Amino acid sequence: MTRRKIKLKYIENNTDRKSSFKKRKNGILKKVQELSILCGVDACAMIYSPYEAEPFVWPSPLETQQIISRFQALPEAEKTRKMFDQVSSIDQRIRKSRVRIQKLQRDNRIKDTEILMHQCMAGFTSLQNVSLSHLIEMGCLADQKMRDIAIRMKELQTNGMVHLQIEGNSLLNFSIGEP
Amino acid sequence: MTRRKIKLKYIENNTDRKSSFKKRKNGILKKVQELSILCGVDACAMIYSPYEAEPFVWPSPLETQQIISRFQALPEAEKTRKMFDQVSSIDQRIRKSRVRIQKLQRDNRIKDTEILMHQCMAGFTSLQNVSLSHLIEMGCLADQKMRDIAIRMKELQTNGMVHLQIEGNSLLNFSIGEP
DNA sequence: CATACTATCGTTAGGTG
DNA sequence: ACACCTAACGATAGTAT
Repeated sequence: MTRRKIKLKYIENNTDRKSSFKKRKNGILKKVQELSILCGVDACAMIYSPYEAEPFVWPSPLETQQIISRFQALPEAEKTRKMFDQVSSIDQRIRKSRVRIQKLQRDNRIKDTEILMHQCMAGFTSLQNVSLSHLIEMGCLADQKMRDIAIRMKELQTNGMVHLQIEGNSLLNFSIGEP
Repeated sequence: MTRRKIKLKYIENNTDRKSSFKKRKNGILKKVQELSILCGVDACAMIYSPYEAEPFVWPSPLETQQIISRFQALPEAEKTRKMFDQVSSIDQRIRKSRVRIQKLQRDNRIKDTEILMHQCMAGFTSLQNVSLSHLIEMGCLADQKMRDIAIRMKELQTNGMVHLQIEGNSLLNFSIGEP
């Protein structure tokens, strides 16, 4: 057969790029879910791509939002900067504005919480928990790969793996976006 | 050799679980970076695990924050719900509180922007752009896998792939956290 | 406990209908 | 365009040091 190894370089061909994106998106999703189960970490995934009309959120939009909010509430910039400080002289202005930033982040967290409260009160139910199984049964998911994912999630639900612990102080987060 | 296929189940043994976490974390990171290059999407990754003292943020804390903020600014809940609506009768209260949620999200976005402005003004420079190459050269990264990642990032920089376009309206985001 | 190794498994590029 | 297939590649569980 022809050579299959590819160069790590932007795929110029539109069809090939979209095809690769869809395959790899599903691959990463699966690995994120595996990691959350194998290593007992909370996990959420959001996919909102130029190639698909609907965003894909796992395990649910609400839990995803909560995990992001938790991450933003962390003083992560400060912690990351420790490593930075070891080899580089840091701009002193960071320290000067840190107090101001923390105040803003505090305000922000209150707003996040308020949004979450409203979503809860609105009965915003998880896409997966409420209707994904129906979608599977009704054969509404035309795409084979979407069905694979849906079935995997159903398995997670059956195993009681879907409901996450959202307390705690550590997380692993990946983001990908496109203009 | 012994059987190598594993069951998708929480790894009870602490050593094995940590080992698996580190390997898989690096695997997912690599895949996220590959996806960003191959498919031309913006990408960021945050890792903050119970197994490592320092969080790991790529390509930079600031850009990561910007991508998250962009995601939060999207009316994604509304878009996700479209699919949901197709097969399930939606709780009417969602509609009633949507206007309120949007107002809160608007307020929130302003706060996010303010935080970013302050970080910019503080000259908060990218970890990778400023010091990662120095770290590599100085041999400061003791962990082999961290070196692998650092070297990969250096390659991305060299290829001019690191500076992201932060405009636009779509993204792919993964999060994993642990209590 | 970290690192290196490698057999095996899982992912996916390229191809077909 | 998409869904499916499979050879080939890449990731990683288990092992050794």
